[in-house]
Amino acid sequence: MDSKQHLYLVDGSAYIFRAYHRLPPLTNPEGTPVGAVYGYTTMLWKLAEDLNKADGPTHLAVILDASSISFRNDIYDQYKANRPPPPEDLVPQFPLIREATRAFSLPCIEEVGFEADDLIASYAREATRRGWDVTIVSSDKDLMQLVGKCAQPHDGIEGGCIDMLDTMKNQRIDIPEVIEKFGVPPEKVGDVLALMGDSVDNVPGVFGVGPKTATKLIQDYGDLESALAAAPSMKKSKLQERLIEQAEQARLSKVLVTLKEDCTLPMPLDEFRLDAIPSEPLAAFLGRHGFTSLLKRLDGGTGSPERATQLNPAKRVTAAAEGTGGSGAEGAARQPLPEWPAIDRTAYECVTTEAQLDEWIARAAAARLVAIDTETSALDAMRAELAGISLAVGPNQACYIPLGHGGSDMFAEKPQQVPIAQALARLKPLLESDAVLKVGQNIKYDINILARHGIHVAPVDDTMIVSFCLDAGRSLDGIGGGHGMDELAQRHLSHTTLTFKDICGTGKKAIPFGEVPLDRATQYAAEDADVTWRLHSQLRPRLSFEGGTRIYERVDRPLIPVVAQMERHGIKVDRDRLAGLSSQFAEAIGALEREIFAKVGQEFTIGSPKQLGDILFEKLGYKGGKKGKSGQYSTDQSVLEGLAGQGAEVATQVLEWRQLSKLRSTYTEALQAAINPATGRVHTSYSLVGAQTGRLSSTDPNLQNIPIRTEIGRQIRDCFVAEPGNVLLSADYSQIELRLAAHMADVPSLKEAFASGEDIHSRTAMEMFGTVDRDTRGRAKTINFAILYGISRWGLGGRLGVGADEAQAMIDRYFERFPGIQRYIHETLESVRAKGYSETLFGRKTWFPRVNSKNQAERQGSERAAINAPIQGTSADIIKRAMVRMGPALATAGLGHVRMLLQVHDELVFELPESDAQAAAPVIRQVMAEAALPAVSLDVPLGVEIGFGASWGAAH
DNA sequence: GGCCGAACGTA
DNA sequence: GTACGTTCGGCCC
Repeated sequence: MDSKQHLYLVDGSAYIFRAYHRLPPLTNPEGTPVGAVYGYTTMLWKLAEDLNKADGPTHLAVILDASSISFRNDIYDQYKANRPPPPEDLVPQFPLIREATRAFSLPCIEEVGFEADDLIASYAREATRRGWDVTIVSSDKDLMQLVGKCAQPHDGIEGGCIDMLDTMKNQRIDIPEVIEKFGVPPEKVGDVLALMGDSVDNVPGVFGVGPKTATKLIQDYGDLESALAAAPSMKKSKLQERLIEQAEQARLSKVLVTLKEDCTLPMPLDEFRLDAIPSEPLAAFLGRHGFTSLLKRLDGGTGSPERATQLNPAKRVTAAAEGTGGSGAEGAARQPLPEWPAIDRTAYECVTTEAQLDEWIARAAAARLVAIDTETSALDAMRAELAGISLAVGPNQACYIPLGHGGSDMFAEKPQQVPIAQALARLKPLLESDAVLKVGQNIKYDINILARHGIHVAPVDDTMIVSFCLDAGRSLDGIGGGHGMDELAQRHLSHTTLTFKDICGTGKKAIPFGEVPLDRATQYAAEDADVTWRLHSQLRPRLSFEGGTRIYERVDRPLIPVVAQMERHGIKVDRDRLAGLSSQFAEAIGALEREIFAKVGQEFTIGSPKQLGDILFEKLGYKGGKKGKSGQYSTDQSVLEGLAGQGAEVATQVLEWRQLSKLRSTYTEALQAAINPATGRVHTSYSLVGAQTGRLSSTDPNLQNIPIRTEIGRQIRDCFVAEPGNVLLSADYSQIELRLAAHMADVPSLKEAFASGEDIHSRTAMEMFGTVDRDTRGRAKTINFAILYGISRWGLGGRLGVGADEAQAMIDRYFERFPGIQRYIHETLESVRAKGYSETLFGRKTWFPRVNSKNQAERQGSERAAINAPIQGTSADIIKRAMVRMGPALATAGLGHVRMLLQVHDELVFELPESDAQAAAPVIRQVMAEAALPAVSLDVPLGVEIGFGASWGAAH
């Protein structure tokens, strides 16, 4: 399997100038100045250390300017004409840069007539087209035009994306950082540069226009041409005159700053492949120039590039290892606390006038980044009324904008507030501006609240999800492992937040947020935004240092608006049909009750396991009672089935009673109550951080556990229906976890079986028992699932109804037939014990702080979860990738009316016009089947089964 | 009213 | 044996 390729392009020429100015002068034993060369060498060293790490390079090349003359001089002869000559002690270092690059055995690319920037742009374009990711090692502002650029998917290849790395500041530059610097997204940086010009390169720009004005013009008018076109109608000013006068000059500047992306590539990309840095000629180079500390590390110290030679993993699961060793539980990386002022709730402002509001909007726009939080009357984003919005632009720089306070009591005075319609109209451009990043804690909620007011919040970052991508499962004794704001504030800021309960009370005495007095409301709401802002600056940088960028940027972050939209769509349920089922069930429950009471000879609460246990095992004296740790008899399904086997008819009736009660209370009744009166549909809420493995979870109501297994339960699925003229389409991955296990554990016979479409459990039965019938296939199926869940002899024995010894014999047999599985389990556990976390094929981490516990039960529990997590998590990654791609794929196919409604772990449910069903099915199938590509190329096909009909039940 | 365990629905 | 969420009874304050 190929792991994701990642090309690093080092902007050597720009680096050398910066290194020269930032580092002290230094000479080698021969007396040649080498300060800048030393800086350059340590930079390459650092990059080499990241070889094959998550987000580290797999391919690396240095790009240099061959000469000072380029094709731009043909366009504009004054280009770079004003450059002062380089300092004289820098001149002799230029050739040494090439020497240093060769010492690292790295390709060094330069081409007469082109600047390094153009070659970088051209290589980046070609690499992303192939699906590679690209990191440009530079801090050159011209190159920021390329950041965030992703190649379009084509021929089944998912395009790679470009980011930058500033090694001096040790900072990743992605879209938010570019927006922060320029106030516009990367694709408009060229327009800003064209207006402001560049005195060093002698790009003329428009005289009198600097970065501030240039940014403002592009923000206001969209792009350079629009700004120039609008100039005549601007109010009279020097600026207006100059824009008109120097329009051509601005256009010329645009051409000069635009990077040429179609240079002929002097060396093919594949030759940039890098597995390790050979120690020669590097050692000789280091010695000659007196770089002794590096030489020492190369000779035997740790962390030298040479260690990379041992890091030559076959799979990404291990490739992304951070060679830290030790238990990750204790190593929970904490950024040092920044030097921020302590949280001061008296510093917050309550915004009640339009002038104040405009002031805050301007501050947020200037900051390019604003933390937001909406306060509402309820937790359900589809019903809640907006009470107010808080903003934060820096530590303690936060405000609360009340919008829906007061009014429930006709006699009380309503506090002064900006009228909600006006306030939202003012806020809308800010919240929708692609130049301003909106940061939230669970921002999906705010997205949905504001979407109901016609505001489509984007782009966004979410501190809850950043935390999840970094720290899923990472809890220590006494410190919770959750991702809620109160917990994160405690963990990362050592701050105790005001809680909702503190402000609104709880239970019956609770008051809606809109009734909280403004001073209290401001303290609570603005603090939430302040804390969110602080958490964001604390947590987000950790993503790139800890290998979380890919899963966050490519999977979880893009999923936020997709899931938000699914929640807003909701799904229609047939209320009358549910009510009919409900009374049907109620009748049957009543009849069973009467029969049970008659048999037992008394009335009691059947739903109480305590009472039921006493009656069955004390009063009626049945055998087989086992007491649990609470001292109660167990009366669960297996126990009651055992009693039924002894001829206890009452046990069978209790089982039926339980099934019907469950279906009635949890489904037929609850689902009717969940219908939103405004939309007439049921809107679940998905948690993106609900399961440690990366799966989604669903609440209020949970639509991921609607019955299907029994005939009687299946009737509930028939109550989920499409609107008239539409159908529901269900698409599910078949056996995805077993397929992933076959791939990840590299089991040839299972892979062959999947490739040829064979029945996998029959194949397992044949391997295990030499024969296939109902019995052996059933046992094989149980064993297959046991493997996925982290096998134990007792667990398997219990499930198969055999002793632990016999179960162990079957496990041994299984490992013998499928040695890859045993190897996978062993290697996974070794890795989790050493690093503290497991990883999916896409790099999602799950932490297991108890995997080295001295408590056996605790440790073994962690081990089972750790075996399961990479498989379950990879499956979750795959369906999430499919969900992110689904909307664009359907739109491209002209299927814009297809709405994705539900996700049930390996299934997606859509609602679509009946006439689209035949056309939509192949598109959906393809997106799902190819969702792992190109980041991961699986050895097994992903099967997708599709059906559609008037109801969810009929679609299966 | 709040919390916990038992039981049970799904993948 | 994995991963969840909801309901209920029972018990606490």
